[in-house]
Amino acid sequence: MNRGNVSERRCDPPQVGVTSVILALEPARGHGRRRLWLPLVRRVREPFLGQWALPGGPLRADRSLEQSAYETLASTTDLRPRYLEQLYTFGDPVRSRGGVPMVSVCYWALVGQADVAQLEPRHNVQWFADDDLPPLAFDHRTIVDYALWRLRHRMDSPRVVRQLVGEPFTLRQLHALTEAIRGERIDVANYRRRMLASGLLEETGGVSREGRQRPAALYRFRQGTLDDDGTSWVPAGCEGERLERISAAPANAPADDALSSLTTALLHD
Amino acid sequence: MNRGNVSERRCDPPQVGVTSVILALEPARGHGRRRLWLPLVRRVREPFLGQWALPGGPLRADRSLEQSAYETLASTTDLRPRYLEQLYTFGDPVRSRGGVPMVSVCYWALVGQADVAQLEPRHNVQWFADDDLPPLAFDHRTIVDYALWRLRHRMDSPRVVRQLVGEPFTLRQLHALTEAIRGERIDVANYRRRMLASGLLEETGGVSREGRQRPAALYRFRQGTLDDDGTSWVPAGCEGERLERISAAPANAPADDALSSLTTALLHD
DNA sequence: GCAAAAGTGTTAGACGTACACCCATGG
DNA sequence: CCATGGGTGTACGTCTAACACTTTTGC
Repeated sequence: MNRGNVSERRCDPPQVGVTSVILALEPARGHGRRRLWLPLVRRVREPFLGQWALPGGPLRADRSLEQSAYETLASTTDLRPRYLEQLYTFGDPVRSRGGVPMVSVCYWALVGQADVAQLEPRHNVQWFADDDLPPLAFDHRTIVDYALWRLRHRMDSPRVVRQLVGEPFTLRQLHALTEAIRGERIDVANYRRRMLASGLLEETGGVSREGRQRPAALYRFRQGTLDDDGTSWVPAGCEGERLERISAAPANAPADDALSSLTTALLHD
Repeated sequence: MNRGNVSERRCDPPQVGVTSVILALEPARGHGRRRLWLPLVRRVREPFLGQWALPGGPLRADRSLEQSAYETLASTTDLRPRYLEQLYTFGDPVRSRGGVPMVSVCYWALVGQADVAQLEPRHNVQWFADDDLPPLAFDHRTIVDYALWRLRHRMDSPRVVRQLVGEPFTLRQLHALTEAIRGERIDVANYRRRMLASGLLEETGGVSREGRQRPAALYRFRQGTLDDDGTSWVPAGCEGERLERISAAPANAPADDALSSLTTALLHD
């Protein structure tokens, strides 16, 4: 395909792929602690035939990295996340043992509880809890570990929590989710006060009647409060897209023609 | 990167390159504020012939991304930084207008004042202050902006400051550097107390006699206090390399008291 | 009424900030 | 002896962890 070459395969120029880690909050079952969940796809070809792997695919030359990640995700898992962010790029030669060198640009996506609930069960796609993963193909376990590490250590919670919780929510749900992410106990009373004082939430007016105790007020995140707060960044040229993550960045180029189709696709969902 | 051949068709599979942003503290000149500095190389071929650009080159199939970044850096600028970290991967098709699609994995490097001072002036390489950059080739301005943004917003200072300051240092130097990074005034007295209380510094015993006032004590960072503290992360398989950043952070780092105290120590005021 | 969760109050300490102050030195 | 930066003291506001407490519901 690219320039007839007599050299070995491992000296070919590296191929580029896009891989995604999709995270969600495990649906509530009874009253146990809720964990983090992620979907894996079963491989249908060699190598690692039959093993579980992260959704991914090759990078198309006419697509941005983010577009490729989004499209690959949608086609393999039917998920259309509103939050997508570049994680890390893996390119060590040892990851493709003997094969063509492969550089994988990895993204992570966050989806809310509601979106997960609406999913049709799909052949060759299955969800696993973060502490109960099967053996993964390639170095995908490393990638998952990094996504979880980043979720817990480097990410600023409000933005992430917002994506994972799904609206509307009770303060207790938000609290449980934050505990799941942080992996530690958080005083409910103080958490409630902090969140309310932050000004990020607004009451929907509704109440949640579950169980036999006092109903809890429902909240949502206020529009715009998480935009342009300096915690996120997007390369110039991507501003046209309306994934939630995208905030401000050095604003210049408006939506490029090449991007407009995706732009509308993302907008109407 | 920058080996793109403009005559190729834009539907070829994307090429992969590695690009680096090298940051250092501008040498003291008189008593003005010190700024951040970075080296640029003048392009010797089309496109953007004669313009300034970031050092970079193609990814070799038998090298890891980090190795490639390091080697490219060393060969173009003679710098051998002890700190190298992946920044972001740029892959938008519009970045190579008309040329072959190019994916650039960007790294940043931090070098101490001493290392900069030892450099031989080199043809086609020149240092520029962060607030006085010339027009850059490709989208390299975006990359530099991101590096600076990340330096100021997302990076935990201690590790970064350590690389940039060079040892030994006076508390005032450390203070000046932190102000340069943060871009705002920081109370010297409180800064001093926080740094000393953090337990990350140790006195060398020496003093610095510059100017006509009381000599300042010299410090260095204590060994090990910044290792494996959960703030950094390295993909498995890279642990063998000897760059400073590389510690060994399999994703299960427990409590990091030393780190959090230091992070707050450096970040606030 | 009772259990369970929603929601409120209160306190003690940790920590950041501002700024006044003393100390050591070279000129 | 004084200008300059090195280095210390201190008082005050803010944030937060800890936990006791009241309220509202279903059964």
